[in-house]
Amino acid sequence: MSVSALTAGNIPSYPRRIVIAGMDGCQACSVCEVRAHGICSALNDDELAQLAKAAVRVTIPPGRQFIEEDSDAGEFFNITSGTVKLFKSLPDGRRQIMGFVGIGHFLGLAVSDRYAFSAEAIDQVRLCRFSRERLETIIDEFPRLERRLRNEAANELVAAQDQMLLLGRKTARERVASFLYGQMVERYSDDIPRNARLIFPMTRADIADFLGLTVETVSRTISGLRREGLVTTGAGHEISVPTPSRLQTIARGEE
Amino acid sequence: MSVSALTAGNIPSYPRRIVIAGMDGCQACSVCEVRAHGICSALNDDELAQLAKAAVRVTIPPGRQFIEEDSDAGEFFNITSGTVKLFKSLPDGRRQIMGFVGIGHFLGLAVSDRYAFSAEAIDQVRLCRFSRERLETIIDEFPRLERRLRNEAANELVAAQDQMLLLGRKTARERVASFLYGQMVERYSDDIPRNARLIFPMTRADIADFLGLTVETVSRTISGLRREGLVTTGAGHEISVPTPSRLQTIARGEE
DNA sequence: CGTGACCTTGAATTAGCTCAATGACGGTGG
DNA sequence: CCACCGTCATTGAGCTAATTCAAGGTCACG
Repeated sequence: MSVSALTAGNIPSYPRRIVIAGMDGCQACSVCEVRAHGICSALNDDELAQLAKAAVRVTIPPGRQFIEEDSDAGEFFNITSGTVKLFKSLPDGRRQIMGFVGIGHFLGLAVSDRYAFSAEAIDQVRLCRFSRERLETIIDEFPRLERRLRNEAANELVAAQDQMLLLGRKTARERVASFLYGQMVERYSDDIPRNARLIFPMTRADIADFLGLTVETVSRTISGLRREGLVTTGAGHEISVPTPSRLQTIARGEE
Repeated sequence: MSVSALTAGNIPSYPRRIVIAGMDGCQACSVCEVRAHGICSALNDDELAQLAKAAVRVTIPPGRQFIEEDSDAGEFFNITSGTVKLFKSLPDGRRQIMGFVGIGHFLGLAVSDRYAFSAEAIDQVRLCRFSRERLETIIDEFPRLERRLRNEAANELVAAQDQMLLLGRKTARERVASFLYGQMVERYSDDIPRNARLIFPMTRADIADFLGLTVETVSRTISGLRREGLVTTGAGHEISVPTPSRLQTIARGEE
């Protein structure tokens, strides 16, 4: 399935012409939820107006794959709401999730002329779609945008290297603790309160594919942490963490 | 151990003042082995002269660690010869090698204000050292350099994601095949000849730490490939591959 | 209230690890 | 020149963390 097929069609509830109309005069961008996040925050209002002309807003339903690994990388994306999983697959179906990305995330850095990963919406996702060609032109005009993208790429590289350490050398317990702690950092950033509460959009299978484990091992490991009083689980995908620092200690491989 | 201590001293055979003198007038850069590679190839001769003023050439003996994870990232590096291993460690000594990098590679992308990894010379390494501050100034002046760095970062991200798939989902056999095939691509780039011969600068322990395995498993796996006739091993760290395509098939997880 | 997707738990299996012994190689000093 | 030593690589034997296979349980939704 090609990306153009995915993005050009199959969005009956949000016809393209109306979306484009909505972007006129930069209204959509200047009042956008991610105005202060992501690449947009590197631009002033005038520059943003340029960017807006190249953007098309689309909505992706849960479970829909909208980037196929190895297909032509003709478009970049900027997520404005929802959560997306990025993954690679082996021919026999084994899957590795490279990351879960949400609001403000720019999609299309790990790209030559073909996408290096597939992308699928976990919950309902809204995003801005850019033609790669047009965006590159805009980038040429605004060096600040270029620098911003380099910074984004640097951050992603740091995250990728942390994940390599996790996948190559951490135990199941350390992996799950790392994941939970990482999600808390995303949610609360700087310092995480005691009894921090998280609600995950992703399934156990997704977590397993992110951590290089099986569903069963993830489930057993979380149960283990629960028995030790390190986490409490609630309805849906809710997990609370009484003492985040203990989780962090485990995540770091210090015990 | 701080980076400045490592880079400022301990290079008795190559005193700094002479090195700096050698860079005058861009001579050193314009005739440099990596002139056509890495970030330097993004610049014309005049621009390169600017860069040269900020560069200090240093030589690192085998086994010397010259970047310490989490120390202040005050300097960037550009490798002109030799091979460097980049790695992260856990408190108990478990180690994950993020990659082996050689000629033309720019070191310092996966960085916030502290290094995200440690770096150690495998064989004798020569590199250009830049003050981070000065290099950032130069980058501001030359947008082509900025774009080049983003491309470098994008390529590293793609490689990191391939490695995540390897570490999270591939078998030992697939990992070793991937490594050998990857080394062949580095050596021969496009199409790899039959009976391609490789000489590795790194030990089995390094390969193990790169692939998320133990030394013993790497050794046994290579022995297994030898018994199957997929590789032949020679003296030193030499390995030949009669049919690279078969190795590639295994690396991709297709059998 | 039936169905399907997801989660949990148990039992048995196994890929890769740990521990241990031996061998190959290269440098060093007598 | 060769005996010694340390580092690195290989191989074997047994172990274990995580997987596979299997069985229920929970929950949302039509």
